[in-house]
Amino acid sequence: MAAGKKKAGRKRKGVATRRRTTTRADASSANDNAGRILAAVRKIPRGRVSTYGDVADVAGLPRRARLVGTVLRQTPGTRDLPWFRVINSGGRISFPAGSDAYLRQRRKLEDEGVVFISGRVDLKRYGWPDRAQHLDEFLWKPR
DNA sequence: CCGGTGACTGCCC
DNA sequence: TGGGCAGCCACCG
Repeated sequence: MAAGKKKAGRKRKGVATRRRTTTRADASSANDNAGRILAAVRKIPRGRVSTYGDVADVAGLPRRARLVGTVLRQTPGTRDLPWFRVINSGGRISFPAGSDAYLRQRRKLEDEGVVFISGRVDLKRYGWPDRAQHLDEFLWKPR
């Protein structure tokens, strides 16, 4: 979500992406981002799911979906953290289908009542924040 | 300092 | 509906 820039016309890419010249993002800001992300994940209601991109948005870090995955991967204290409610924008679990991690996450979601159809969750129904609500606001308020 | 790697995404074909 | 690819950016060796 939080759509990316429009990539006007495919361009070649120089493999190695620009690397930060200014060493930044020292440990402190990194921890801050991680904290924001974990706080966002904790907000996802039981029985609902959110995408990496949406979690990033809620955390105030638009377009940092990959960072969300990185943080969750490095976060040990999985206890008390509904990490399993985070799935990808395609409504699918981001672990290899059939892997232990995949099954573990899927089982936890199904225990909360989340339904999988053809390996995917209907984000219109289980996604959080609720998109339909945003659409309503958009249709009612603007102008 | 550099290149490779993702629990990612949106766009194109 | 599905695969490929370009952006993206923090982390790792």
